[in-house]
Order: sequence, then structure tokens, then C-alpha cells
Amino acid sequence: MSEFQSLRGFHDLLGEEFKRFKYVSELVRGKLKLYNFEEIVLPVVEYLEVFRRSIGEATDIVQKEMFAFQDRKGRWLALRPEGTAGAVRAYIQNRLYALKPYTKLFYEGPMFRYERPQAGRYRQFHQIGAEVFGSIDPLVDAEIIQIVYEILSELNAKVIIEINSIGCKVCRPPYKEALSTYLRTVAGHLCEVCIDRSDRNPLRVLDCKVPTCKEAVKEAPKMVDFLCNECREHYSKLKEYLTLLSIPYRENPHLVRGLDYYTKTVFEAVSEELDVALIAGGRYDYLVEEMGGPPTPAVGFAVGVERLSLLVREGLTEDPLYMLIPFGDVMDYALLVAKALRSEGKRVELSYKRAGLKKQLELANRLGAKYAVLVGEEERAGNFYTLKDMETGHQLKIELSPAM
RNA sequence: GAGAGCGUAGCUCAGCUGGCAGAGCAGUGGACUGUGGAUCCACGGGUCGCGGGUUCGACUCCCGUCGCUCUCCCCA
Repeated sequence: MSEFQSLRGFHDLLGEEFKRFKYVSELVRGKLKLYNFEEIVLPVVEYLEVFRRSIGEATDIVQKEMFAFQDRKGRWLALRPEGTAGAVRAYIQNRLYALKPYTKLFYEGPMFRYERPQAGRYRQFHQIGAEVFGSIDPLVDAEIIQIVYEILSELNAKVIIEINSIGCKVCRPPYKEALSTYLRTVAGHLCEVCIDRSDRNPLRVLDCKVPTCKEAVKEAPKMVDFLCNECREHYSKLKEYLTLLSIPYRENPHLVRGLDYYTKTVFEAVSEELDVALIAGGRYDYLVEEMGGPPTPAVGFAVGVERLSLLVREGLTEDPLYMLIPFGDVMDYALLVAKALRSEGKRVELSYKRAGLKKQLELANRLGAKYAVLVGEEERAGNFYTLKDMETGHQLKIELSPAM
């Protein structure tokens, strides 16, 4: 055991794990570029208030999961627990609303939540998030879900996409009222936490996992039955588009999200095998305004890169490796051969191991080289190298170009 | 924040009801100084997570602590 260790929930990403991580990351990034999202790099630290205002004072994230601290001037700062808050702040601060009628952004990077680590959960983890600012059109919600679906399909992930609408400031208050009233009638069957939530945040009772709560909530009034005309229209249009695009989904009237800023569409892609959300998102039509910007509707999603990586078997396919094996006193020549091969775009490992040909071939084998490039006295004298196919064992003599 | 299990070589692990710390793989060297992907031989490597306690004696039992894994809560 080494003297120093990384912190709980903070880990080094390397080897096969890194390859799977990178594979997922590049898949998602590639997809977002196809949809013409523009990348931005956001700060990892913001004023605490940015998160408190956007995510919501009453949420678990804000109440107990943030890495918050004071800087030297006594200001309260926090490591970002998610990306949307910072993206919205950046959107407003840089006045992106003035440049185009709508804006499509994505970002990738570490997020921090002070929680107990477990399968697919870390204190520092990575998300790729995408946000569309400036359109209320359900077409946008549909495209966001389409991206999510395509990502998951390409990974062959066994996942269900669940959707719901949680209304807007017109229709949600009456619904909350109705739900609270109902919850009072079944209070005897609710867990302690839910009794507490019944008044303050009744929506959250809907996705409580305690069996008795689940049971008690089955007959509860549903948000979808309370949607105002605009929200109902939005929701049914979204479903039409999803059907048009052949995207399978399941309506889950009990789906709510842990963050306060959502309106209308919310969705989650839940892994069937792991029972965790891999990708989630939704619409947040008031957040930009609440954060001090002009009224601007928005939709977005975030993927947990480590979580998605759990489902990936393959890694990144790498270019074939050329293991350059010098034997004898031919290092000068070996350097030139390596230079020549690399200038042709080949991935070359020049063996640093001073040993006989046999040992170095063993090394080449262990490093998974596709080819061994043999360079000895004979090769140097004839200005060529010997290319050995490590699978078939066939060898060829290849002239070095005169330029070298 | 609450609960359970686990920390022994670089890795995977064995080590009995307390009694000299082990194996496989990896590494290094080598009859082979121009031919590998299971040839052979030899060698190195340990604060048994850390601290305390019990004991003649602790890898083993007890307490604490740190870390890992998992569950609950919650979430990506």
C-alpha cells in the first residue's frame, strides 16, 4: 500500500477502463457533432449560488451532495455537481441569446457529488451534456431523445427510455395541490420521508422506491391528466415525433426528476441490468430567466460516461502496432527507420529493451504488435528493414526510401 | 448519512481451532548474440492497509481508523 492514496470516490482512469471510457466519450461526441452541437468548455468551479438557484434549494444535490467551500476571500464556491447550471450561466453571461435565434451547446468534463461511491457512481465522475436554448418546439425534445436513443443503440445497451411531462407553471400548481390532497388520504401507508415530502415536494413521492409508497401512489392523480392545453399539445406532439422516428419509449407517469428546474418533458434511459439511469434530461423553460437572462426555453440531457462505459465490452480499435526491434549495435539506424515509418503514419514502438532478438520478439508479442520491424547489422548494411507479420510469421525485406 | 462484506508479493488469490508468510501469473537474469505467440533453469520481491489491545507468541482474536466493493437514500 502506497503512502498516498486518492480520495474516496476519486479514481485514476487507466488501462482497459480508460479505453472503454474513451470509446463512449468519442461515440457521444461524434453523435453530437452530427447534430451540429457546438462544444464549450465550462469552469469546474462556480459560485455556490449558481447551483443553489438553478438546481433548487430543496434538492438532495444542493442539501447534501455538493463539494462547497470558501475561498480566501470568504466567498462560497462549489465544484459543479452537474453541467446545466454552468451552461445556463455561460449562455447568459456571454449573451449567446443575441447571436442566433437558438443555440446548441455541448460540454464534457468532470462533475462532483459528495456521495457514497458504489457501482457506476463516483464522487468525481464525467458527464457529457447537451443543451438547446431558445426553442419551445417539441421537435427539439424529440431530437434530443433521438440522440440518446441512437447512442444507446450503437452500444447495444439494454435500456428503456421513459418519458413523462411534468407540466408548466400554469398546470403544475393545481396538480401539486391535488396530489398533496390525495397523499394526505394515504399518509398511513407512506414512509417517513414521503410524509415529509407530501406538502413541500409531493412530486418526489411518486418515484419513492419504498414498496408501500409505490403501492399507495398507484391510484394517485397523474400529471398527464392535469396538463394545460399547451403542455398536453407539446407532449402529444413529442410522442408523435418519437413514433415517426421509430424510437421505442415507455410513458411513466411517475417519472419526476431530482432537480427543480424541469418543465414539460422529462426523460430517463434506465439500464435494465444495472437499474440505474444512464442518460437523463428534460426541458427547463424558466431557468434562463430565473438566472437573470431573457425568457428562453431550453431542453437538454446529460450522460454519465462511466456508467455508459459499464455496458461497453469493446475498447477503442487502435492502429496496428509496429514494434521496432533493434539488435546489435544499430541504434542510429533504428532511430532513422522509426522516423521513416512514423512519417508514413504508422504507430511505432521503438523497443527500449536492450536484449537479443528472441526476448524482444517476446516483448513485441506481449505488447500486441501486429508487425515486428527487425533492424540488425544486415539491414543497416543493405539500407532496408525486415517486416515480420506477428500472426503469420511471414517476413519481407523492405527498402528504406532513398530520402532517408 | 445508515447497513453488510473485504484489505496478504506488481496482479489473482491460498494460509485450518493463534506457532518459521506461500502458489500461479507478471518481472529480472540465463546453456540460445538473427526469430516470438504455454521449452527449460535460476533469481528478486512482503510494514500481511494503518494504529492500539489481548497473548509467551497475532496474517489469524478484539477495538479504532483509512481504503475498496455492495445495499439503502439519491442520482449520471
